[in-house]
Amino acid sequence: MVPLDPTPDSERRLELPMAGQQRERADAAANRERILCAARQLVRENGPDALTMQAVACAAGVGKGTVFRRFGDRDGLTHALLDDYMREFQEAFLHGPPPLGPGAPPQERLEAFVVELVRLQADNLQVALAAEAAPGHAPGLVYGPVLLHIATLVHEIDPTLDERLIAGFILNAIAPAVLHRMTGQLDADTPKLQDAARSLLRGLTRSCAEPSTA
Amino acid sequence: MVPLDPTPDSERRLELPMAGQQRERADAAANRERILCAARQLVRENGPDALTMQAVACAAGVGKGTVFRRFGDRDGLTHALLDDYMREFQEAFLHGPPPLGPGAPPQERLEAFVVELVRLQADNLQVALAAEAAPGHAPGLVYGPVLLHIATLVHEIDPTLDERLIAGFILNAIAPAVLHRMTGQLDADTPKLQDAARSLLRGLTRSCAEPSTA
DNA sequence: GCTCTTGCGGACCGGCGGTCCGCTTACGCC
DNA sequence: GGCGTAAGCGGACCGCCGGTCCGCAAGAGC
Repeated sequence: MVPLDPTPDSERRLELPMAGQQRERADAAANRERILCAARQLVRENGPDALTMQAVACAAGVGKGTVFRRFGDRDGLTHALLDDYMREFQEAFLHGPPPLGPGAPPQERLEAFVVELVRLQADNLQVALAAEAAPGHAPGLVYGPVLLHIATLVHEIDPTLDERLIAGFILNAIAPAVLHRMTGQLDADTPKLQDAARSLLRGLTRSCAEPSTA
Repeated sequence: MVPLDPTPDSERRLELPMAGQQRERADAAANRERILCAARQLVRENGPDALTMQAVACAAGVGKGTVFRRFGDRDGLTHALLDDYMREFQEAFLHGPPPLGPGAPPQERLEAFVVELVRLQADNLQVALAAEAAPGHAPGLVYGPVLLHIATLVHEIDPTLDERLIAGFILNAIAPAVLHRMTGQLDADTPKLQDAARSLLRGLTRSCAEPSTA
């Protein structure tokens, strides 16, 4: 229906998750960016509860309807925020260098993975909390690949385990809300959190392939 | 006002957290019970989102204000619900027979504790989910003793660990939302969940005090 | 039975997520 | 460059929720 303009490939933005999605108007794209930026700043400075559609719209200098049209609903917005800082992490553990990426033994990969995820979530705590509060955050959207990756590594480490359940336990043990409580109420900083997560994993990673115990 | 006659004083409920709190009027106590019962049924049948103060009041046949006066706010109500099914569990792991109660080695106690907590939360999933969704559910109210207990056991098992962080990880690994996803999206039943939790703990419990590995 | 205190109920409030529709504006064509 | 059109925009609007408040009813003590 609309004349398909080949869109000079100089701007091959990574904005085509959907297949038949046609070009976004320039002002629309600009508004999307402004909204995302405003939302990020808002939640970073005032916590997840401040992530109100109204407040975001106001901070971005657009109307409320615009926010909803760009992101569908509140969950869509938080998901976009989450995606933003998770993307490079996904790239790293899927295709990056070891020990995070392929090439290292699964025990080391799992440990590197968890330690890095703790750091990532601790660094983006407020945004992570907001994303976690979204109701439909579990399924295949962002945590899907993460969960699958953990499960795969667990299976490589010990095929007798129910890797999907174990993966779920591990991922949720270091959920943003948990890290938040620990940094808030206890004197835990990121290295301590990482150490504790390592300790918890050690038993699992040691369950085979380590000849001697301390 | 209603034919509902609750047991007179044969049940000495432990309702004296405040010092100078004087007796509750009979109709007030009856309403408290009706509200609790209605809320429990509501959340069991329709999920945590159905736990609306309005809906609870309506289902209990009282006014909205009454619900608020009895329980303060939404968190107070969910907390009361949580308390209800956690009380006997607390009694069991604090003063009951081993391996849950005192008398068994800490490895066995921790395992028994986690396995039982998984069962308890799986059996009361909807209520547990509702309680978890309450914002201020973390601190010393109900999960405080639970957290402390886990931390104590962890410390006994391996004093070199940061027991508070490890305890937080363990408790949150088996959070209601996690169990909910696993029972919903995977084919996990309670025994499988318990087995998986056991597997995760095994590494920790084996970290000392076990001379030979299988 | 009288009084006083406690409890009750639902109208009310502010704010939220989400929808809708008339106006504006960028885009592609000529 | 001008124009028609469709995409985009904004904020009024809706229903619902948590929480408050105050006039009224009904137990409790005498």
